[in-house]
This record gives sequence, C-alpha cells and structure tokens, in this order.
Amino acid sequence: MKPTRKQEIISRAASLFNERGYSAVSMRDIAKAMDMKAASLYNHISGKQEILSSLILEVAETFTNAMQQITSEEIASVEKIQKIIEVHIDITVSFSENIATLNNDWMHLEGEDLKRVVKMREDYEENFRSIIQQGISEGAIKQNHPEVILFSILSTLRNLYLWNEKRGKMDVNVLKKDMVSVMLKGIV
Amino acid sequence: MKPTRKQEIISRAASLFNERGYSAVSMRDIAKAMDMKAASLYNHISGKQEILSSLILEVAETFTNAMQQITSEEIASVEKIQKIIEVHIDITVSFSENIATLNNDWMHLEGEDLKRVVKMREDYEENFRSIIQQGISEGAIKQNHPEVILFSILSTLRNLYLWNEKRGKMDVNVLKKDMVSVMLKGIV
DNA sequence: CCACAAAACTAACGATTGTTAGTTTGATTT
DNA sequence: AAATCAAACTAACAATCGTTAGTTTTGTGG
Repeated sequence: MKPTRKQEIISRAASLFNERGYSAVSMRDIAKAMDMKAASLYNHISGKQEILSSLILEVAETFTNAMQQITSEEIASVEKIQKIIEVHIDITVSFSENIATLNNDWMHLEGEDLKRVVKMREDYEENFRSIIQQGISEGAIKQNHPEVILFSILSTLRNLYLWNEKRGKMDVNVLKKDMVSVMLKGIV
Repeated sequence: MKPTRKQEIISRAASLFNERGYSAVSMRDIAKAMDMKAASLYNHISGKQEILSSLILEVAETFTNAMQQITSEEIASVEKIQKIIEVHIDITVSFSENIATLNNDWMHLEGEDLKRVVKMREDYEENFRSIIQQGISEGAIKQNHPEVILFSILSTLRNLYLWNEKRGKMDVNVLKKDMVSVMLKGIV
C-alpha cells in the first residue's frame, strides 16, 4: 500500500524531529521537506501537535502490547527478559524514528496524550521490574540491586535506535544473540 | 566559593534545558527563573549560545581528560573498563545537568564548538573501542561483536543522569560495585 | 557623601512562530 | 462539458523569539 499524504507528512516530520528536536522544527520546515507551503499541511493534519502525538502513541502502544503479551506467557523470567530484548530490537527496526521522537520529545506532548504516555511508560517499567524481581527470588538472577539491572538493560534498549547505520550491516538475528548474551551473561 | 551571577544563570538555564530542551527555553524563561528581565542577562553572558556551549564543553572536556588518563595507565583492559564505569558515575554525580544537555542538545551548538564536541565524542568512542578490542584479543573479554559491547555499556553510562532520584538514596560505592558487576559479569 | 561601576531596567527591532481565512488549481465523476 | 471536491495556493494574524540601545537603580570604595 502506498502511504497516504498524511502518513508522508508525519514520516518526513519525524526525520526532521530526529535531527533537530520537535521545538526546533517549524511547520514551514516540514512543508519545505514536502515541497509545499505550510498552510497546505493543514488540509491533512490538525496541527503540529497531532504529528507529535501520532508518532509517539503509535510506538508507545506497540511497546505496551508487546510487554503485556510477554508478561502473560508462562515461561521463566530469564526467558521473558530475553524476549523483551528481542522484541525491542524488532520494534526498533520497524519504528526507529518513532522511538527517537518518543525518547527525545515526549515532554512536548500536551493534555491527555502526555498523561497516557507517561502512564504507559510507568506501567512498562513496573512490568519489567516485576519480572526481574521474580527472577531474583527464584534464584535465576543474581542478587544485584533490581533497579540497577532494570536501568542498565532499559537504557541500552531505549537507545538502540541511535545505532542504525552499524546495525544495518548486521544481521538482526546475530544482533539479537549478541545483545542477549552481553546483557544476560556479561562480557568477561 | 559562592557562584558568580554568570554561573547562576548557566546553572538555572541548565535545569530549564533539561525539562524542555534548548530550543523550547527562551531567554525570557531563563530570566524569569532568575527573577530578572531578559535584557539583563546580557550583562553577564553574550547570548543563549554561550550558555549552551559552556555547559557542554565543560563536561565534554571532563570526559575527554578522564578517558585519556585511563588510556595511559598500564593496567589490564578489563580494569580499564571498570575504571571507565566508575568515572562515569563520579562525573554524573557532579555534572548531571551538563550531561543531560550534552546528550540532548549538542546538535544546537554552532560552528567550531559543534565540531569540537563531535570530535571529542568520536575520539572517546574510539579509545573505548580500542580497549574492548584489546581485551578480546587478549582473551579477557568474550568474542561478542565489539560494537555491541561498546554500545551496550556506553548507552547505560550516558543515561545514568536520568537516574538521579533513585541514585540519591543509594551509596555511590554500592552503585559502582553493582554497575560494574552487572555490566561485566551479567545478571544470570 | 560622593563618584564610579556593576547590574538592573524600559522600549523596541526585525525575524520567525503556529495557525486561520479565503482563493485557485487540477483531477475525477456525472 | 459541467459539477464536484481534495489539495494546493496567497496573505495575513497575533504572539513570541534573540538581541540591542539607552537609561535608571544599586551597591561599594575613597
């Protein structure tokens, strides 16, 4: 399916947001990238804020759904963490610019959208935290501070999108294997 | 020593940059946080860009110096990585808002400052990469893809600043021990 | 207490911001 | 060929941007 004009606008805007950030990109910048005038954008979208929220909500919901799926599975905690890593890689491949916008510009969301995204993020982290804690109490995960484990893995996963040139040359399955190995078993 | 007026301005501006990003913070916002009018800021600084570049250059040079110090030491590669982790934690404690600005707003630097910061970043990564590669060739580090190791550790370290409320309750030395353990030896 | 300098102020500038109103173009359908 | 409608356009708006010029206030050392 070829993308609608609206989808094109959102996609080009995402590239610009990722280069300079939401606030530094004007509607005229987006229009220029589309080869049109700023006013014409409003035939397709209701405003700058709609571009931001559709970029962010799309990927935030994708992550939420993936996490709920994994949480509900009846497998060992370590296996759940492995699946989280793999699903992060998959989503990053498909939504790399949405993720960049989520990471960098979520605070420019307004009203209900902002609340929803913050809530989804908190829930996501809480689910992840539970998995780690269960792994520790089962003895499958070492007794490090759970927050340190959570933070280390999540930081790496959330920044995967920064890594697209190098990742492009690397097979996704090899990447998954290496990431899982480094994060679960360490490097020494 | 009590801070100069200029230092106060830069420090308050850093807080605002971290909440909303450089582009979304106006000189009038900074002035309001200082309880003065925007024009008065110019008695102390040459412009918005000077605030940004002094925040970023200060911490970028701190990292560069620390890395050069570690590189020059005659210790095992794994020990070097451990020192990098520890020094990142120390610098994050002292310069957390500078680091946030470096991470999020470096692209709004202009001219020579931008070039310098990008160069320092590349050099830093290259030094880190060499240490990892030497560790692998010595057999002290597992044969994962070096870029995966570099990226995983660096992502975690660069995002430490996001973690200040929780870290505040945690002893820095305990944090260092846990971080080193998680990143070097894994979690399972 | 006066002189001087540092640091605040008011006012304004030209540029740019997101957005709206009203109009024209161009393609498709009747 | 006429009618229709989506999608482009021009023009303009009020607000805000970083910054400058010129003036007044504030505090300090002689």
